[in-house]
Amino acid sequence: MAPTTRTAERLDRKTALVQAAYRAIAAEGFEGLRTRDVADEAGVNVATLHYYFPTKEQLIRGVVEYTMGRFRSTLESRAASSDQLRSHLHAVRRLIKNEPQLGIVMGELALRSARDPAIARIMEEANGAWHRTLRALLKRAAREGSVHPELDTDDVAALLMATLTSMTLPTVASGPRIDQALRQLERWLGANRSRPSN
Amino acid sequence: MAPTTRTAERLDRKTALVQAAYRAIAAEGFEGLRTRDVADEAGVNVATLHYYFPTKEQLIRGVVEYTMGRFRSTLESRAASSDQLRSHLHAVRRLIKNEPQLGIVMGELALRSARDPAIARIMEEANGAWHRTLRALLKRAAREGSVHPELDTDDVAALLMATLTSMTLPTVASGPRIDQALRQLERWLGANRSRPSN
DNA sequence: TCGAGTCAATCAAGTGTTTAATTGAGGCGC
DNA sequence: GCGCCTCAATTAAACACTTGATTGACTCGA
Repeated sequence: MAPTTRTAERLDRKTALVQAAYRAIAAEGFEGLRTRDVADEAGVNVATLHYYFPTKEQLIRGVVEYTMGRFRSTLESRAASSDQLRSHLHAVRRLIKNEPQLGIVMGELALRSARDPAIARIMEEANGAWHRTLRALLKRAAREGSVHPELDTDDVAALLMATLTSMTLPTVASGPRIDQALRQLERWLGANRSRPSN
Repeated sequence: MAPTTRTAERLDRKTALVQAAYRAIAAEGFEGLRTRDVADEAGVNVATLHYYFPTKEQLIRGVVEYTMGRFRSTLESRAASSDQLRSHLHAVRRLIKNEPQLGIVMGELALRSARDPAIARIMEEANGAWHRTLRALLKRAAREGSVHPELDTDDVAALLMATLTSMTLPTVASGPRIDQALRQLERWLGANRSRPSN
């Protein structure tokens, strides 16, 4: 149990620090991210933080991984529902609603990706995967008749991503507007019994 | 001419400082906003910056006004085009493409609005105005037959806003995805000759 | 004993803001 | 015009505090 305990503790410390940094970014943005505060919230000394993360930059990288992992795991948890596409949309909306921190941190990361190629790469990758997932869900829905079969899945997937992503911008997402947008999206998607142009 | 010159100079200095701060935020985010750098770029001493803007916070408020003004003026410049709705969509896309700084700064402001009620209020207001503008354009387009007359203008306007807003997130907006999303939006909007569900 | 883990104390480089002094244009009596 | 004053504008140099990172000693389980 000895090495296991050590390793477990080590992992705990690391993840505790990453989660503390994650919460700090959610609360104050990168602008307000302070190593001291993160260490305090994790209940350790600043030097201990630097023991696990030699630089602040590496701590941030840890937050990036943690954040994207959290997002990815939600995308991958496919409900066994009959209409996977809609359940996906609702899952993302629910995720951001229940855990606003995730939306905020992803927004911060998205903005930071403009000045940080490493973050940009990771987010491009995640977005690519998300786009492929959505496209697959759309194709399947088209096959099963729950959306119009002649939709351009690439374009619709991009539109879905854009709409869902806008939820990371607090002011835009606040109020009823996001729900309105999603409702309209579902209306258009569900136009399988009439004859939309395409 | 004396007081006028003074006032003009004063305004020039102030706007020079605000624009320098605006560029700094676009380049480095709020994270990298330094009063010294702003003063340097405006070609004045730090103390001069504080002469015009007693605190950094007030300088930021200046940037907020400047930024929203810039965005608003684009919204209001209505093309005399026959299809004002589409020209509006294209105008916004062109604006963000031609002046990426504006998109970035608005993204930064949107995120900051989560922790700054003053910014939140201003952006809520701007978003409200934008929503009303879009709704009016949609109604007019419906009347003139360039979009389906039974669209829920509130919901569609919200969807348009969400899609356009997502352009402020670099990683999402990069590549062809934004154009794909807009294309799909126009396809669905333009379904006026067939019979979409609504 | 040995070394991974932890911390109090410390450092150098910032960082927003202030202070004291300087400059130069405009007003005014003469 | 000329000396004198005022005052907005500007600056160099601090001031007080913050912040990422380091150091050296201490702990404690193996």
